[in-house]
Amino acid sequence: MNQNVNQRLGKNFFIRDATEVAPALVGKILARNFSDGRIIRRLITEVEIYRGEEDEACHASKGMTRRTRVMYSEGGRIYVYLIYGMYWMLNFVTGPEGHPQAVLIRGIEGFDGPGKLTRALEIDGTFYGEDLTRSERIWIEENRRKFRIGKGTRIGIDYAGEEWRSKPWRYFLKNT
DNA sequence: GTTAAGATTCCG
DNA sequence: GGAATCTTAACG
Repeated sequence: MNQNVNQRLGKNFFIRDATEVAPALVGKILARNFSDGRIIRRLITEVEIYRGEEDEACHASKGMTRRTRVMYSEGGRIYVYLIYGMYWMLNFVTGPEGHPQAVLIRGIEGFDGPGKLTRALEIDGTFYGEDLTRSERIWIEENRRKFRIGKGTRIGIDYAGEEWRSKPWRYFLKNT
């Protein structure tokens, strides 16, 4: 059966471990419904995993704080934070409740860079904790098309130890 | 209360 | 290479 409407991804997609969710997110569609009614849909092109209190690159390595609290919730919520006083970073919480993990959205079609895409999508602190599976202003849609996906090390985390710096926890769309 | 540093981007 | 710009976390 052909259907023109893409299916919104639900809780079952996000409550899996970040190592499963991250590669699965690449090639999916990020939908944003602006306050004026415009809706834009863009392919997710690049993501990174931040997983557990052991991960020295993950904000949760400092334990549960006001900022990291949402990462401890059940997968499907949004974790956003401000970096360098000017860029909002968009993350999707994954995994079961009680285990802090999230996937950083580093790029979408047309906007390469985590700070650039949030500016384009008008994502800010008000999205902290938003439920991706229920929100009316942001959600993820299934994509029947399949893609070649590459992987590599995470960007901008030189402060973390070798074990964590070298994890192949960045995934991206390969040019076809 | 003070301070150093940051999952970035842009400019010179 | 360095600034912009401000929140967070660490220390006191």
